[in-house]
Amino acid sequence: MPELPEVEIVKQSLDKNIKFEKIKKIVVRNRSLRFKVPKNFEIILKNKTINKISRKSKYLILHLEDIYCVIHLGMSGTIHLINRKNFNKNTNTSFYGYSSLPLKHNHIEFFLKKYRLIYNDPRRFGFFKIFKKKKLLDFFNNIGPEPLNNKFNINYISNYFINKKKNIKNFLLDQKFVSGIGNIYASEILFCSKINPLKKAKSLTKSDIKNIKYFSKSILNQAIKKGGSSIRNFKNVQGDNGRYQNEFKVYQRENLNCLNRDCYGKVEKKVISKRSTFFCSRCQK
DNA sequence: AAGAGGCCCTGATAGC
DNA sequence: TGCTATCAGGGCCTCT
Repeated sequence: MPELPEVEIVKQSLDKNIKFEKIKKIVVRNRSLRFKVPKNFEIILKNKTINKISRKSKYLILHLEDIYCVIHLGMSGTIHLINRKNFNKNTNTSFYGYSSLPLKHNHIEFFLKKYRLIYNDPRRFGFFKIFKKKKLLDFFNNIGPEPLNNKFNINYISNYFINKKKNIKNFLLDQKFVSGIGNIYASEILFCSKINPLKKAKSLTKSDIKNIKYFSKSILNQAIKKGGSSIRNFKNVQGDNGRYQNEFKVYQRENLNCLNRDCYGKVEKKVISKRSTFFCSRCQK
């Protein structure tokens, strides 16, 4: 589910609702996430204040005084914020403004003053990791720039692609090259850039690279404005869907008409490195 | 070193 | 209705 825009939506709501709250109690119901949640997780976090919430590519970072809690939502992770007053009265309706707390897979729960923050993740590909400052910096030094950062510029991209035989679709998904794009936005970016997903990185022209840079930024920004994309189970912390899925030009539009004016082609679906890829072979060369 | 592929996991859906 | 197979938005690890 969650690519950069969806994680940004979560970050914004957390920032609005739980900044400066203290973690009073933590319950971990299932430690088997992508990485094992350590035994001392609860002890380390208890009584820490959430001084700041930030995001780096697809990672959420809770700034807790001297330590940092990095959260990745994997494929199916969602974070739910529930007003504790309402939770006690009624756990299961939209009546109090919260529509959809799942019944299963609520693995981690933070009890704050006003809210309960609940981490739900059916597939358990997500994780929670605790870092000290030094290790946090090391962790993020190992991933590429995010598309919205100025470091993701023409020079960076062209230099990176010299002699690279891998196709461009796989590079957009490669978090060491650029971090934050996932399978949905990769297809959308390549369609707008008019580049065939199978084109080798080293054979991209200057203008291809300009387009990749431009559309990576603009599509992600548009998606953020629309509250992210909800395909299967992305919800914001209030349990509402995003709206960018209505703007998809190719993703999940197999056999439908290409939306480019004057193109009478159909959107095709092809599995590239085990991931579905959607494109128009007439427009994308 | 770069690139390809396996694997972790559950749930929704399609086909029989 | 109920079984099985396939697929899903990620990324780490291993092997060549």
